[in-house]
Amino acid sequence: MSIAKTYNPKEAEDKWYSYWMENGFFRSTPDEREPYTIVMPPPNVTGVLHMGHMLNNTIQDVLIRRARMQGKNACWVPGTDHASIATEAKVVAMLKEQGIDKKSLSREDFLKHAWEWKEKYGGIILKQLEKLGASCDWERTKFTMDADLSESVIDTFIKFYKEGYIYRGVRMVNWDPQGKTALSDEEVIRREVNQKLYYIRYNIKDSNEFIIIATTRPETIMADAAICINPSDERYTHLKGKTVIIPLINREIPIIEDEYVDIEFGTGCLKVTPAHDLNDYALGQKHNLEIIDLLNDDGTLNAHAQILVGEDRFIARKKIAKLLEEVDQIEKIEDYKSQVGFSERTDAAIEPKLSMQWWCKMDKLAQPALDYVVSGEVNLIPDKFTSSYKHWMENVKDWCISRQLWWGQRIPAWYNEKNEWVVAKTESEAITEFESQGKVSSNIRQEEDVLDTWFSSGLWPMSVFDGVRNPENEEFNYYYPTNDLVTAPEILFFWVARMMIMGHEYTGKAPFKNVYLTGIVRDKLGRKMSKSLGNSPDPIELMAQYGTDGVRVGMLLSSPAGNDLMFDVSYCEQGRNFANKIWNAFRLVKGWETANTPANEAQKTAAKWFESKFNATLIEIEDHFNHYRLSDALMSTYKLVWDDFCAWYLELVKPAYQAPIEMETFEVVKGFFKRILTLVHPFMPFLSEELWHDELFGERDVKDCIIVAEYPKGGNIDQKIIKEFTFVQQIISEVRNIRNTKQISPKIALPLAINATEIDFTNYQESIIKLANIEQLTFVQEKVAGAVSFLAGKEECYVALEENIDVDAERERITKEIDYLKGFLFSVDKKLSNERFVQNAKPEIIQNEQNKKADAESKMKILAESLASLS
RNA sequence: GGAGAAUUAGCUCAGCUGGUUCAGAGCAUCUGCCUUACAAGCAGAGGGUCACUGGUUCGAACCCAGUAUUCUCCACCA
Repeated sequence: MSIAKTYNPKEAEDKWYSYWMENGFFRSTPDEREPYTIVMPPPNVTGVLHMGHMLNNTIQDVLIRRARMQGKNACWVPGTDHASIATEAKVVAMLKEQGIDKKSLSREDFLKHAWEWKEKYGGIILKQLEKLGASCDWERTKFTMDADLSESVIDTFIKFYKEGYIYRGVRMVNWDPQGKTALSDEEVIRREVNQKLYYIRYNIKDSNEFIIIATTRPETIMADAAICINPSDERYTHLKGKTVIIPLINREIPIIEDEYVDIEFGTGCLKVTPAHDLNDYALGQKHNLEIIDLLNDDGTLNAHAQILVGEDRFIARKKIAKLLEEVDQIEKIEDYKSQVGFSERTDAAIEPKLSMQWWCKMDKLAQPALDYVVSGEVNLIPDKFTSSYKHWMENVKDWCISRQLWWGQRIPAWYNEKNEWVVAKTESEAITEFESQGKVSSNIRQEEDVLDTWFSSGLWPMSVFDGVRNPENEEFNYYYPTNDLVTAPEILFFWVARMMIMGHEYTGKAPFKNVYLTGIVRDKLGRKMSKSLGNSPDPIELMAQYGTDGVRVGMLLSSPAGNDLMFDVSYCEQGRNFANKIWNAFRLVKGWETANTPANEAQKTAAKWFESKFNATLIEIEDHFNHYRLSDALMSTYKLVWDDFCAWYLELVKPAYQAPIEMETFEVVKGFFKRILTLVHPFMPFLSEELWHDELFGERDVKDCIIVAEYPKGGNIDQKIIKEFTFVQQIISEVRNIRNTKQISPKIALPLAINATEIDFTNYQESIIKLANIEQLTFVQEKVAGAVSFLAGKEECYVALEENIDVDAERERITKEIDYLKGFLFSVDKKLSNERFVQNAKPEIIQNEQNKKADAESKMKILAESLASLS
């Protein structure tokens, strides 16, 4: 036999992926079938495949392949996200390496470089997804900055503006001094940081007294507008209405009073710096304080600081502290831990900064998106995310949507010479608009800022089908709303919520029905896998090592929805072994010669059993899929294949060495095998396709591929056979166990006698003889003396060994079993004799207890007789 | 500081509205096997005071309260 002993994934993978592509199996066009749509969460163009993508896209591929096989019109839309900040940062870094400073470039030239970069590297991650076997419709591949998608974004901005959701205003924003752009709250990650708390003395004007404030940011004292105390703080009553002098620069500022100040914290005195702190800003507004912004966009001190101009904020902090010490204005310095915000994209410490930005009003927009989830129109899976989603949506704040970047959709607002502005799609429309408002319309210029990336991602499920610009188009009406969204919980608010908001605004419908939130892939130590930690295996290498199917199985086996997954390569090993198991089952069947003899009863019964077992498992699998328990669905499949099919069914029908198999049985086996392959296909697409095309399973047309083969449908389940067969299995196991404990070689056939009282073993006896290696199977009505006995159900079985049995050991074993049953019966009796139990418990439960009792009693009777016959 | 979740075999997890089994699976472990598909395998076995303490109930891994530990999300305390 020339078939390899192990499955070789490499060949099969390349071969079948290009075969599927060539024959257009991933392609989707609207027709009469039921649609099944998934839009891929677009990875960043800057990205390379990591374990998270791997998990995510494996899940999507399993869902889409299964739907395709179920005869649905499966459409999986791939694409990438322009990720403005991350990409712009990357391009800036690349230019820097070439000695080009971004500042020296015009917007147009910079964008030219950026697009070049995108063309060169933007497709890498999608190519990697092909390796994973992703069966997306590549002809639909979209990029969030494609012309049509960008236009959708601009149209949406204008629509939202006209509807009054978008406004422009000066607010405190999260400023990223490295990316030099504003960020939304969601793009800021807070981390606890070890800091110093500086206690600084401010002298009271015309007095020898001073007041001490505590701050972590001494570099901002030059921007102080006031000192604030709590009005009910008796320590400072005498200072009310006085003014203090800011150290080093000697500017005079008032002492104000506000309940906001916590008397307990620090010194109970607060310096108010409206330009550099969110709360201070609010206080400043309330008390009408001057706003002094002493920072440049890059985080260095500007002229307003008066001293240390041009120094970076962190260097300035240390220097100021030193200067203050020199003039003896520092009372003390304490170690202190506090939360500091960092930019999600650049990891720079966020600076609260006052600036003019574009905003999207969220309260009204959020309501329907909240309702979708609360009403269950959109399911979050697992359900536990619903509460945090609710909490977030009920407390949304306005969304800062402008970014001071070039890479992205430029905001369609226009300014005239007087800095008046209008919102319009084109320059000429803007001119018209200015004129209609009776304003100057010459020399107008477009807003420099671009929109937040998530503004375009929010449109993704619609814009990929051109549903924003052209809502009546056939594709959009057919494929939208989509069915399932598979994504990471981290972007539930960033993205998922905003898709619902935008979907609702345009269509009045949620963009999807189910949101499957995957867990985070962690290493064995529970740390998130990341490039920076270096604890993540390279998925491409994993696939090379274990085969794509093996890795897919490995990922899925351990990832219940929403639970983090502690990844370990041993899972991939298990996946690879499973692939190999199937491969070898194929090798077995492939090697059989056939004979034109009819199947015997044992084989027919085995087939009936497996048929029933298959159908029962199918129901189980369906149920798992319906609840998005993919790992359980896979495990059920795994056991069906490994245990039921290979370990039992194939062993039952396997012909003796070099003997042929009956044609009839051969056909049945092949039929089962094919159905197993279809069941396995969504998880292991390559192996299943490879085997599907083997001549063993007959001639195939070009398009007769498993990827579009019919997914198994349910069928008859013979509960009686399933039940009887469990006893057969038990008998076989018991005999094997006896062999094992008595150190008898499996080659030595043993005699077995069964006292059958309930089951008709006619159709099973051959199977028992074969799998338990029985020399002679007899049916008896009475005890067999001197034999080892065991119970299978109520059937007592005897194995007579050549050597004399160890009577004491047997007695002990039986006594132990009787003792167990006694205890068991005792507890059942206790229940049944409890009046309250009999009164309160449901009838079927009482019946059950009675059955248990009867069962245990008859077993005990048999055992007692055995015990008696021993002596 | 607020909210949510988790805690079941060495590991990763099931256990659906409390009532078939003094709790199941996969992996790992142990024992015996290179048995003519597969040692990436076969056969068999062992392994758990269901975090802790109380409570509700005829009955609790499951419900309630508290404690401990862990995780996640949210929040402006200088």
